[in-house]
Amino acid sequence: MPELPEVETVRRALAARLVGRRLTGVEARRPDLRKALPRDLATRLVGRKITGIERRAKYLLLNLDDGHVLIAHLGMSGRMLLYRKPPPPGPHDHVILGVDDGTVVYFNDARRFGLMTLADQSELDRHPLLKDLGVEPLGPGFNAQYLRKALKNRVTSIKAVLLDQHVIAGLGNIYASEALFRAGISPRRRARSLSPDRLARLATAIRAVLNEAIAAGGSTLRDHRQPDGELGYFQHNFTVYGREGEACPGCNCNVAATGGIKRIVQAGRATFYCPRRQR
DNA sequence: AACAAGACCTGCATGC
DNA sequence: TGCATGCAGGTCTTGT
Repeated sequence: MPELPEVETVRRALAARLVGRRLTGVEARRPDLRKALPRDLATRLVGRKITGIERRAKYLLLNLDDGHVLIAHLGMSGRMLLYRKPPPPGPHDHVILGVDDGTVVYFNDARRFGLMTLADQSELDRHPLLKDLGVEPLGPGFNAQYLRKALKNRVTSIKAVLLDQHVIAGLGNIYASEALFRAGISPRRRARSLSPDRLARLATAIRAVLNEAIAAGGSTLRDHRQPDGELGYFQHNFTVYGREGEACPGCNCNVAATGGIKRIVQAGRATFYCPRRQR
C-alpha cells in the first residue's frame, strides 16, 4: 500500500488516538515479518506511555516514555486499524496493541513485507533502517538545489532515482509517476541531464502531489485503509498511474492515433507516462 | 559507487 | 470450477 501520503495519513490518525496513552496489553501473534519481531516486544512495551508519533520516510516512529522508539513499516500491504471493540483477530493481524482508554490497534499485513522493531531514541539517526535515508520531500531541505547535487552523477532514469530512498525519503511508485507527469518530464530521461529549471519544476510537483494526496487520505488501490477503516481517495485524481491506454488529461491528442498513456517497466517497477507531454 | 535483477509473501484478477 | 500466470503501494541482497 503505502507511500509517504498513506503513511502520513496513518500517522495522524494514530497520533490523535494514542499520544498520551499508556500501553496496557501487547500481543505478538506472528513474529516472522520482514524482520523478525523482537522476542521481548510485549514485555518492553507494556506499561509504556506513547509520548509522540512521528514519520520518517515510510516509517512510523512511536516515541515511548522510557527513551525507546517503536519503529513500524507497513511494507506493501500493511494497515494500522483502530478499534473500540476489536473483532476476533484474523490470520494477518500480526501485532495487537491495547492502551489505557480501551482503544485497540491491529497491525495487519497480509504480505508480511512490513516490520516492527524497537530502537533507542538517542541513537535513532544511526539506526540501520534510517541512517541512509535522503531528505523529506515535504521538509525544508528539499528543493531544486538539493536535487541538482543528488542527481549530479546519476546516469540511470529519473524515475528510478525518485524511488531511491537515499535520495528522496518516502516517494514511491505511484507518486513518482504522477510527479513526473505534472513536471512534464519523461521518466526515461537520465537523472543528471535535467536542467535546474526542470528540477525546480520537479521539486514543486513532488511537494504538490504529496500534499494533495495527504489531504485526500492517501490512495486506496487494494490495501490502504485509514486507521478508522476509511478508504483513501486520491486514486480518483491519478493522471497517469494505472491509466495505460487512456487519454492524457494534459494534451488534446487523439487516443486512437497515439495510444494514449503508456506503461513501461523501469527497474522492475511499472511506470506510466504520456510520451507527448513528458520529454 | 551505481545499477539491474532477483528474492521475500500473499491475494486477486485474468485467461484457459 | 480449477488451475496457471501475472501483477501489486517496498526494500534488501547479490552480482556485475
